[in-house]
Amino acid sequence: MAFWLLKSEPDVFGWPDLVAVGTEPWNGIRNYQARNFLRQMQPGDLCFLYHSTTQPPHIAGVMRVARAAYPDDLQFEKDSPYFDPKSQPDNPRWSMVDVQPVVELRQLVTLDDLRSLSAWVESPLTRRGNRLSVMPVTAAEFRTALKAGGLDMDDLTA
DNA sequence: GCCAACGTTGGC
DNA sequence: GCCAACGTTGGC
Repeated sequence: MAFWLLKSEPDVFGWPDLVAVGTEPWNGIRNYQARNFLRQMQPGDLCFLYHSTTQPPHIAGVMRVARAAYPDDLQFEKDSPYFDPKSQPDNPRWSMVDVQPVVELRQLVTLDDLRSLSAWVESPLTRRGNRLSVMPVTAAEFRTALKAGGLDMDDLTA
């Protein structure tokens, strides 16, 4: 099983929205590096939901990958801001996965909190100027952030 | 294929 | 609201 972090602006889509819908297609990713990570995700992988552009930015909860990568339908919808006229239906350029909520963190884990964890010093998230919206998380990063959020791995299987 | 201009992300 | 970082676009 692998671990990931997905960014979202909570004004657009946040943890309460995920809980409300139950299953969410993680669409609209239009960056090749992020897309390639999406394509590596497998059902059962765990993802942090990171709220960006909030004060402070933070991890809100843990999600599970419910469906591996499949074509992002918005790339073919002309009225969508995510429409990509260069993408061919027989060879879709952009992918999405489905995610479901697992558990909300007991305490928010802020970006500053993460920077205080030695396991996170190598993460793209804590580096200046980082814009990657989908990124891998190591087992140590996952475990330490979960602990900072007041949970441990047993809370994810209960 | 280079690189300047431009647009976007996202912390501050 | 500012601006650093950085990916993308398009002229050449």
